[in-house]
Amino acid sequence: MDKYEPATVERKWQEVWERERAFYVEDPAPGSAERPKFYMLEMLPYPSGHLHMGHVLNYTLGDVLTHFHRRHGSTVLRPMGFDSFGLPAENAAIAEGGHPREITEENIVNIRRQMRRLGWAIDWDRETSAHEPEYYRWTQWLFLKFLEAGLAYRKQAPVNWCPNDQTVLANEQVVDGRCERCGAEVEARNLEQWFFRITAYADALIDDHALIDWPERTKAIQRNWIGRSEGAEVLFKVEELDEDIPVFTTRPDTLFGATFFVLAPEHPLVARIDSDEVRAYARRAVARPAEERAAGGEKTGVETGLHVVNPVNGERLPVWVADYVLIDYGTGAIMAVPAHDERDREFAETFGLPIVEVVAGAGTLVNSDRFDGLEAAAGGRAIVEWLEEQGRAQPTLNYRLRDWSFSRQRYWGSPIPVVYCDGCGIVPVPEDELPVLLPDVEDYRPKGQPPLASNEEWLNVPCPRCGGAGRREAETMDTFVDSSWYFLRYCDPRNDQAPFERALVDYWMPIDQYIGGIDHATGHLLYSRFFVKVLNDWGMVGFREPFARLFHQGWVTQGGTKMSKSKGNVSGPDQLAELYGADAVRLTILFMGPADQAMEWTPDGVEGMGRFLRRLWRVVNEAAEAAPGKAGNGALARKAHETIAKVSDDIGRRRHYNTPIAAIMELVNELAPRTSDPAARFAAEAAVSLIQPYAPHVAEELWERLGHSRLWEQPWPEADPALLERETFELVVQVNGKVRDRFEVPAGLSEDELVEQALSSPRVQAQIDGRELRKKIVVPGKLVNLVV
RNA sequence: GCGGCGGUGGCGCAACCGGCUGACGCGAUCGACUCAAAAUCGAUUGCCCUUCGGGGCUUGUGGGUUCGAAUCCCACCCGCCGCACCA
Repeated sequence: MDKYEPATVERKWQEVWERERAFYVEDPAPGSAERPKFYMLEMLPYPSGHLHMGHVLNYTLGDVLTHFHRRHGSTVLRPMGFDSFGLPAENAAIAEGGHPREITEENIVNIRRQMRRLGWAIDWDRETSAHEPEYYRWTQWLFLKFLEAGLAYRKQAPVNWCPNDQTVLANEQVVDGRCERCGAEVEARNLEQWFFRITAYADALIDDHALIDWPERTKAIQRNWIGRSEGAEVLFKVEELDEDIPVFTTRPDTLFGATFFVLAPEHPLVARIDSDEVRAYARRAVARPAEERAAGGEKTGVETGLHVVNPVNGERLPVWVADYVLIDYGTGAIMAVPAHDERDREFAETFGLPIVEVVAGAGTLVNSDRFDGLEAAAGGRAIVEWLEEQGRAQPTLNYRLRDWSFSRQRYWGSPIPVVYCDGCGIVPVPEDELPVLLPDVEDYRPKGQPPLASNEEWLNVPCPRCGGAGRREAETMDTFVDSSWYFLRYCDPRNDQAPFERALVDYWMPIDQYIGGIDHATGHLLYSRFFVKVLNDWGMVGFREPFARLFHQGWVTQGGTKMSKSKGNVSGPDQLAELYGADAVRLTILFMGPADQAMEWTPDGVEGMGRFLRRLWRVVNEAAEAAPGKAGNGALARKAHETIAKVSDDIGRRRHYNTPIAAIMELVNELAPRTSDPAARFAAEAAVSLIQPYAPHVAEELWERLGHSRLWEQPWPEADPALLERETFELVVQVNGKVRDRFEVPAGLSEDELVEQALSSPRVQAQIDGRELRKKIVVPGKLVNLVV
């Protein structure tokens, strides 16, 4: 028998698959869907450097499912592409010199090579990258549709500003209130920004969770992020100005307990108060780093001298300005109820303000006039109803979710296709002039102005509407815009008339299984759902959710922290694949533990996996030499059938991807000393067939040696239910709940016969020790428990 | 503070619906092969006691339900993750 040489075997089969285009799929002719479709997708990689073991876990998981579903008869679409715009490429270019495009494309070439080396079953014909003009042309086109529909707009908003680097930073680039790169303290600045109106879909994003099979915790994170709270908006009149100020409250039941009133320092009313003390406080509070302000601690504030009237009882309440009230939640003003809100209480205690209890311990209203005695929730509804009749309140929903800021003052992203014109304002670039190509610039370092603004030739264009002097938008789109629709483009990747054809996306979508990190719960996974809902409302797609089923792979950590290029703690698969083979690496990462839990990467397991594959090689080769015997119904045949049942159930139903490997190992362990058993051939075929999604190269080679071909197209094996029935089983006998003996008995004995068998055991008799039997518990097929 | 996840041998973990705890692998120990080592093959491997028959203990802690609990319930401890002066 020849030696197992993974490098040779793997090269051989990778060439065969490529030559035969084994994993490329054609779009169906209309109405010819006799095979069900299955859209398998993992979150696309960011092409920074090399793949690390986190990627290997992600894509190997997807690969297992790709093979599993292919062999269950589905046409599996499993495309690949690159999230190739964005800051890391730009930062790498700044650090190493060179153009972000060159660095990105070099990285793509390298990652593609790594992916092929690992043998992942990918339809490379559909490869698409965000930075290709053929792709971002349609990102821009979609932006224009959003703009036209009023779902993209520009407004002043606070952003993170690094005074040292002279640039706006994304939230992800701010670590503990400091610039990730230079360490300078980040300031809040009010700048004009582009936004997507994702808040218009807040309810749909919560409600449609009912339509998708996602981990409960991911839905919880999204719900939490969207933060829908039910309450009421109540109008308080400012006595001195004779003006109504609305507040949002989730506790209208506590209205009678309001003892003061607080404005956020940014509240427009504050600027109109003629007091040096108030102005000074507001200025200080606004300048305070957001991080510090959010940290809480000692309450600060100043009294304004103004008063509001509580609409429920006409009481005059003093108006304060305090920075514990946030301008961007609710209305930026609150009624303060120190008896029933911890923060209000703290403030009241600091400044000696009165505290009035209005909800008694049992949850009924007190000190609340004619609402006394009502249960709190019902009382709140009654109070709002009563105020509503007087036009002083209405029930309201409030959200924590903010609109999505997507413009970046950076170079390496899709240009935003609009022109500013003094006469016409913001003018969209006409569709037939798309894409607005990303031009080269002298220096793409951020210097307070978006880098594109330095390219005068590109920047200055006539206004598309009036022909007068115009200026292009120099900001670029965040890369999350690109990744909000890439999965649609894979369905129709070469279309040059539209982003995609509806018939094609309606055929392939929604994605049947999506795999990616939970870190995208409030970003990519929310944005993509938003995009699809908008496209659905426009009739461009026939579905409301992009990802029907979602699985999060766990972090792969090294030294206790998540592997990532920016942390510098990465280990890649290349060297291990050379030493032990891609199959061993694939098996190792999936065998380390449950795929959805964090795992600390250590290469120790690869050696053991190499050992297992050599063992598999030897045992299957030996079994292949044996004349094809009849599988029969002996112990080995039964073990093979049990393994088929176990592996199929684990992958298909339980979404456990480590335990099938253990089950196949058990089968191989049983087969090893019995390669001349009549069932040896059958057991070997089962082991090879079952390991194929995990270790497709060695499986294919061994399958050929067993005298067959094209395992990747063979139907998934099925367990014979008759063989899963056992003729005998191991009876466990307990005395008073403790196991005292176990032995084989024939299946199908009656309960009395089982008790009889149990009592026949000398060990059991010794434990009973002549005492009287009080109770006999019989679990057929399993155990007898004798209580004495 | 709110929400979520987890705690089982020296280690990674398995035990699916309340029924044999520790499958599978790593590591370790012993043996075979070898001049020797590696590789490979075989055996042992939760802890304690043992007269070697066996006995006791064991799933973070304490309680409860049950014939029987890693699994269900209550309280608590520890670790990780998300959100957070959100009214």
